Amino acid sequence: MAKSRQPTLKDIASALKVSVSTVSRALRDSHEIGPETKKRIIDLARAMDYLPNPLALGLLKNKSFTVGVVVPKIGYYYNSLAISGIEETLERHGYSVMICQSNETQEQEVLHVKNLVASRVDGIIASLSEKTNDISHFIYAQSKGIPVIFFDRVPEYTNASKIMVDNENAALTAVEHLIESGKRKIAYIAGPENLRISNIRYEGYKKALCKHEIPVNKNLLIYCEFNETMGYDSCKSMINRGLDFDGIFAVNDRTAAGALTALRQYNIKVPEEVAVIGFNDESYDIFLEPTLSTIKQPAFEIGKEAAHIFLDERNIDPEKYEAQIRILKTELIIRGSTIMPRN
Amino acid sequence: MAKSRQPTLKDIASALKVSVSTVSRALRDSHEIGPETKKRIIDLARAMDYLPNPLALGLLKNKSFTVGVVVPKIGYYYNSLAISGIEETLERHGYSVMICQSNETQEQEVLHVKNLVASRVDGIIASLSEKTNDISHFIYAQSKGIPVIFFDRVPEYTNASKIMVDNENAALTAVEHLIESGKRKIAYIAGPENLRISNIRYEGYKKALCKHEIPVNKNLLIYCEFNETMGYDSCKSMINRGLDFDGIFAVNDRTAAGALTALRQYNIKVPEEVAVIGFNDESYDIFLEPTLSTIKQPAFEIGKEAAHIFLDERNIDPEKYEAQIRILKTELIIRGSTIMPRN
DNA sequence: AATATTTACGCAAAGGTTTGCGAACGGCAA
DNA sequence: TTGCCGTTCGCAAACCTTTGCGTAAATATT
Repeated sequence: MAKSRQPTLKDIASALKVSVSTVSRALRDSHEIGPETKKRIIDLARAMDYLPNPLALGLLKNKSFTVGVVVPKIGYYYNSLAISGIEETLERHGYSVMICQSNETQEQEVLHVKNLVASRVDGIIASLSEKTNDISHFIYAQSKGIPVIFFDRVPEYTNASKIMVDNENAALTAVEHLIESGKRKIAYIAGPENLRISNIRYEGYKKALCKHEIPVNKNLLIYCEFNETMGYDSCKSMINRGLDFDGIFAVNDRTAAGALTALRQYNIKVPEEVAVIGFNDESYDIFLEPTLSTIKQPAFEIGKEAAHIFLDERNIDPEKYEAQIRILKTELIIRGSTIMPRN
Repeated sequence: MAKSRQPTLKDIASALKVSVSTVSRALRDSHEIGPETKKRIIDLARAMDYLPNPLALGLLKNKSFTVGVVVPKIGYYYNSLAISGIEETLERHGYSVMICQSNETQEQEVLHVKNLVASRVDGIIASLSEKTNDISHFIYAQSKGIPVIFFDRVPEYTNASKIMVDNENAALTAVEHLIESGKRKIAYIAGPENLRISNIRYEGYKKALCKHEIPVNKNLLIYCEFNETMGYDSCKSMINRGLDFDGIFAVNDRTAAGALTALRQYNIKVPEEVAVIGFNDESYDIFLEPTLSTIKQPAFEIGKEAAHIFLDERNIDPEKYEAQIRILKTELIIRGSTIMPRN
């Protein structure tokens, strides 16, 4: 660890007996510097392995060239894909990305947003925690002039840009797929009752039933907290309560996977007796037995779009700010849990 | 988006007709400031919602209060857990964390490390990409005075601290578990041939066989690239080549999951005919059929330890620097893929 | 009463960079 | 020769904060 202070403009300047400003301009390839001087400066800078100090630049420009990303958990495959999309786009434009996890709690989300504001991030891209019912921390960030963009789990708040999939339609597609597979008693294992996305998908669920003239049965709506065994527990209790169902639409793949385990335990054939479809296209869906049908969200693209919205909004006049809403398409992925094996 | 410039010390100072230094000292609770003045300053600062500018501070102290974390993919459950551990520890000490993905390529890893150096991070915590065979970019970071700590996938390089599990012993434990379940023809589905961790686990594999006086059969060592279907493809080809095996030790759970799928497709009973054990304790292991036995790494703790090593090393004299090596314990998790159902 | 100490604050530099402005110099046309 | 312009560079301010040092007034000490 040969600790050697990073070279600065001043170091180059004094070595070459020119002024700091000349060095700065030369490295920015200004026309104001003679070609001869410029070359000497550039060569030495390269030799000394000069790197501009972003802190100094940030201080000067009042920017940090950093954007904060707040997600419930980076462990969710969906989030990790979205983050990849955000990073790829933003790094191309010289931004660094600071990732924070709310761990599905409002307290941590608030804490992180405040930290990001204190860190002078140039923007915040966020997906709400499961528990978040108040977004004043984001409004606070906006009040400090920091653009806030929501993706996936977005609030109702209209004064911030959002990007997501058409959850209602996606749910409709999923449920319709079950119906078209001949199922009519379809249960919906939802997430927590206050999670907006959970309820929006319920709307799609109802629309699908309605479209095919199937009455909505409130008993088939199951709320549950997000945790490891939610899908398993919910499904098990449905079976134990003697609920009559032949299809399950789960709010996400993790829930669906748990349901598959429960069904298997009770020797209920999937998809013959009960078909199952999830949401998110998790990486392990293809390893499940049977493989899990699902709705694939273009998570990577959502991340990219969110980043682009930030890039758009970063320099605009707050006067003429208008929140954007972008909706991306989902894709129905049909696998073993809904398709009947040929015979 | 009411854009209002963030208040500075100067704003407070001029509002109160005191000097900037007085404000600074008051907010740092210096004894040099009279209690009366101090109160007025603190009150106004709170009212104006003053937040110190970390860029200015960083410039002054020549620190960024940021550490970079470089991992192959945040989508790997193991990595996401380790990151959580790192974040939790570092945030408590006032550091922000900048996460980068190498996506298992050396080029991106190099790029990110250079960016982190340019960003003046105070430290780098990294797990190598699958393809990395040259770590000069990390040595470069060290040469700039940035401490580098490796975790999980560590290089042979001895001049940097490392933290990992005892992979050899863990592999030995896993394989021994298969042997004790009555298996003797155990295949090892390894990762890429140049991945160090892959080979170290092979050593453990051999030791286990040796310990139980089972000859090592080179045909049962299968190398494969890391990708979605590696486990599936490898296992399938093993079956097709008529390889005689009754146990599989896979380098990770993803590979093991693929193997399970292949075995199921060929109607080979798990664990009766072939027992399978993986590595990592991925979140979906419990959803597999049968549930997957595995080695659990204390990923969160590894992250925490890595962060602590950074905290230790951040201010030490480069002269008396000595790389640390910490080894954490793994845990054997026995599930359906190795345990015989009672009968 | 004269001196020493303490208290409470301000000045200014430092950290690295960009940039408006001024200045020196050469060359050119009138 | 004078005036003008273009080229090439330096000066200094600005961004925000911390901190060593200086200083004035107030208090304490002899």
